[in-house]
Amino acid sequence: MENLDIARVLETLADLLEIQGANPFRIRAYRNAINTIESLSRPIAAMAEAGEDLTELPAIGDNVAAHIVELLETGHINRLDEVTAEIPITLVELVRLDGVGPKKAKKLFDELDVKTVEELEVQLDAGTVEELAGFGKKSVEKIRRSIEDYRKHTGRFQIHEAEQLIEGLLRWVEKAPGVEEIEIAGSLRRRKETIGDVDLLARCEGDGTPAVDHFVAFEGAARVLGAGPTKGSIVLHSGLQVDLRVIPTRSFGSALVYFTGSKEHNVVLRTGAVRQGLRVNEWGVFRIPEGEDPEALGKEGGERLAGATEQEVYSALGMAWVPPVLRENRGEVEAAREDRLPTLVELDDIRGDLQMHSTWSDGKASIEEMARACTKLGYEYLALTDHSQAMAMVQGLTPERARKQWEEIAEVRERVKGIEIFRSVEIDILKDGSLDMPDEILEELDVVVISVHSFMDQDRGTMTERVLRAMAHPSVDILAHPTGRLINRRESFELDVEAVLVAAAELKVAVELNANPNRLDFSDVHVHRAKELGVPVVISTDAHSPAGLENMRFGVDQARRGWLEAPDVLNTKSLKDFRAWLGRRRG
DNA sequence: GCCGTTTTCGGCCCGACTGTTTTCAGTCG
Repeated sequence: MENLDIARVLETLADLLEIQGANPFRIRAYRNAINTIESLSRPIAAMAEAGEDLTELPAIGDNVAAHIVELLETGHINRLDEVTAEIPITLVELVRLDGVGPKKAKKLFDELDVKTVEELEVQLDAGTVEELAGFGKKSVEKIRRSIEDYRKHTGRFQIHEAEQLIEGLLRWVEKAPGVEEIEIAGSLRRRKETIGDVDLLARCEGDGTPAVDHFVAFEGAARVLGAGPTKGSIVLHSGLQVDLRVIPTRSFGSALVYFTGSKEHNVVLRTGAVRQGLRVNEWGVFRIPEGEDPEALGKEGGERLAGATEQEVYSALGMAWVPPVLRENRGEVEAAREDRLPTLVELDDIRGDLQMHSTWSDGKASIEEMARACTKLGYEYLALTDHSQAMAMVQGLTPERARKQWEEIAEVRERVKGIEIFRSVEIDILKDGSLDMPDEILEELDVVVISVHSFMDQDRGTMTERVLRAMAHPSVDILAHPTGRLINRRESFELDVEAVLVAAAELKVAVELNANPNRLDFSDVHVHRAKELGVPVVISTDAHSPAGLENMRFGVDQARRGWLEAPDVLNTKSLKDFRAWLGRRRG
């Protein structure tokens, strides 16, 4: 069972307990534990099996540890069974609706026996919901729209989609009256692979009403959810929600921290602040005088220590500025306090791209066009990785065609100077773990990239054996898009990632972080684990056109989220050093 | 339910907005 599976079960338990009206601090404790599990780079199942004490993990105590062990051993949690005997498990889907929280879900169940979204719809039509205390005409309308959205858009937006969807809006908001600066906050600033909604901050002195009014008048807004003096909220036609907050200069930094999140990061910042007699909110960092009641002082009461910039906010809290990509409560706060944050890899560090396709298989551009595009990006090298013959539908390379391609590569090398073009193939890992190319070709390739494209429904054991066998071939350099996931479209196939990484360390095989925003495979947590185990990570675009090469930045962002530094990333090496790495087995 | 530079018990982040309210509960981020 994967960490995310365990997290999901515990999340259901937390949601149900919350609906039951359990102690809110207990609920928070569960959610903190869930965050730990989701962020953990090692499989918790393996830790449990090795007899490690799970309560050593932050936010995991005796209770949750016992739940986890029980879940791993028996496949279910007794406590969850008890709860579902009292309230139906399907109530968790009601809580996912915008405007319906645990209290309202409980009320709907108690009063109207509503257990599912479908049953809620029936009651909405019957007019019974409107009659309930605490509900009214407006909340019924809001719930109706939420159900519509829920049906239309259950998932989150991918990062590149969100970027594109707000392009026009950004240009529009910049022209808002009184606005001096616009910043993107939220998960988009943290560069998460998927985005729930977009948070924008506008720096603006005085009354924010004109700015908000301008914002909600955007022609691309399908719906206006709210508009006040400091906040406006719209939904674009795509279903993407965008919030705008108007913030004065003196508070812009603290608001940026606050709205960038993550929520978990903010909670840790504030908890630490309280201990130092400080209060942190979106308006600044304040020292609360001895014996004073912060409530009575108001939101900007006490002595103002910081607020205008993020740097001064973190500094007032006694720590280094934390890059947004790290703000997930995965140890970054402690690292910032002790001044040992990583020096994260940057786009400029990248010296080459080690996966791309040409018209020899399913690419849209010639080898020469791809090579020239790479020189424009300032790269020192590239690997041309057209598919192998198992990918017949895209005219994958047979051994014969591979040799022919090498002739063309030789010609292009003559015409395009200043960049090394490595002969490579993205070789299919066949059903049984053998490679889709004979050894004599493998030996003549400069870079051997392997990946799974077929029989993705194999069970975990079979798939893991298959990948391990392929990696063990002595010619292999890089395992590409290791889990095969397509974000929002296809789950990862079953694979023991930990076993693959341990083997990669031993075999000196690199793993890919595929920079295509549809894949971003490995994930942030996986590449973090690779780093821990000393497995080199390659960030490749898998480009099928010159434009596709631009996706490198998404991969770098994901690598940064996984705490990678330039030395952890193989394609930050100079051509000379990368060549040396390719010869690693020969010494 | 978790945790400890004040604590093994008693705390646990903070504010805005909305809608249904007549002083506030619920939801959200």
